[in-house]
Amino acid sequence: MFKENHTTCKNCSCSWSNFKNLTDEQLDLINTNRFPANFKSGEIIFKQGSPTSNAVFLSSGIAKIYMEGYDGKNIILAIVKPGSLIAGPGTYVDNRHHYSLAALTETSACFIDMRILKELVHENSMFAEGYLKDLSQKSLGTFHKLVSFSQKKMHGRLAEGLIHLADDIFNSDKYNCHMTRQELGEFTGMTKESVVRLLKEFHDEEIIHLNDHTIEIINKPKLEKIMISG
Amino acid sequence: MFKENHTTCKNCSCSWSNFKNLTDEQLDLINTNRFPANFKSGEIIFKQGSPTSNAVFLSSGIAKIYMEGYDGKNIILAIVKPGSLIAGPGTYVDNRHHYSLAALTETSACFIDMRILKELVHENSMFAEGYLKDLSQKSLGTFHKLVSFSQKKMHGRLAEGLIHLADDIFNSDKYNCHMTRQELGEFTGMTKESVVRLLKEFHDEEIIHLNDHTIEIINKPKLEKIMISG
DNA sequence: TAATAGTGTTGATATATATCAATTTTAGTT
DNA sequence: AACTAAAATTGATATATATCAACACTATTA
Repeated sequence: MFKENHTTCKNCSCSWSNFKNLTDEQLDLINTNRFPANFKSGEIIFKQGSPTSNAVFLSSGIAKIYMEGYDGKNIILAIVKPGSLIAGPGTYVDNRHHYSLAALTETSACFIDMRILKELVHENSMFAEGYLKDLSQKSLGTFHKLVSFSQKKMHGRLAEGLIHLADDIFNSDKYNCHMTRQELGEFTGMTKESVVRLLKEFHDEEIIHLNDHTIEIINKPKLEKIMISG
Repeated sequence: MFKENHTTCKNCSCSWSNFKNLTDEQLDLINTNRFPANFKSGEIIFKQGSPTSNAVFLSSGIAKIYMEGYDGKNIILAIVKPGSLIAGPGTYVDNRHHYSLAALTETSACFIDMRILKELVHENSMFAEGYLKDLSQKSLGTFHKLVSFSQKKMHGRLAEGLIHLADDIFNSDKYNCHMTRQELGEFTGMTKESVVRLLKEFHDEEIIHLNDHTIEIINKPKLEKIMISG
């Protein structure tokens, strides 16, 4: 089912902040070399191990970036929202994706030839700097996650995850996270059973409201306290 | 005790691979704007939270990059060897270091004004690309660590750490790691007591030889097996 | 409509690992 | 050489969290 999502990159309301550093011609170059595609919930957009021939620009929907770990266990590195350009760091290392990207909702994305982006990095130093900025930002996010995973207990990690989704992804204290308990576990570093038990605990203590995949934070100060101390 | 380590960057035998992308004048610019300094084992080179006014080039010695986590618990992100440029990702985000750097042995380093490096990123697109490459590589390392920390058990993590030190840092199966048990724990995500017990276990099973801070891997296939399965 | 597979839930149990406390060893300092 | 402080070691115990197993609930498909 092919669906045209927007005619040009220029009009795309949710364009990557770094695209602002491009000239009109440069943006045009991307515009003529992009391949839009639509994905249904659950579909894989690109797969760990595959060549990084294209970067993916997410124009609508929510997706998960995840690594396939040992014996089938995944770890969700990040949830991405529209306006993100996902160009795996493997691009500049071994031309392989080191993580997979999959849609959590109906999603529309554009594939952009990585060679074009690399060319633009060479031609436009502001764009290169923006790219560095983007990569740095993501890098810091991973550091944070590493500390959180290795030093916080489940309660703290779940609280942190829920707050992060509210503040940085959905911009609301009530949101449909579009993740199964299993995925919430992969996101916060615990088993699905533990997610169920903790969510129930938070619910019983009136910190959150639960309705299937919809989470509403009703006592944020308390949740923040758990995030910090736990 | 000031000690002159080498007269110019050009002659510095262990220069950062990305410096090769600079012209002679550009390298000169760095050369005239660097501040060499020497550190004793244990001394902090820069501190988490401080401004990223300078990047640090490690010209000799071994150092640790570590994050200060919750209630005084650290996590060692990486061990760095001569030839590395350490410019925290905070440089392009909030101008703050998000981790600390401390010497594990006598160390000589050069401080390089970050403004110069940023300028060079603008002037020289090959340098910018090299910078992106470096950052990407480090990013992948962190991803790997995240998976390892969240999915492997202690045995596997310790085995992985020991092999990484042998293969990527010291280039020998026998090395002085210059880390206390506490630090080895911060490096592999466990307590110092666990490090002691596991090292003894590996020793008893004749996988490694131990002599204070010197570790010799004597049964690498077995250690690799533990790294993969554990 | 039945059937199957995925998801959520609950409770019982196992286990990896941290914590605590005590002791020994090592290294650095007066 | 004596003294201190830090590091290493060891054993006993606590605890967080995973694992396992059973069952309920959707939701899709045959």
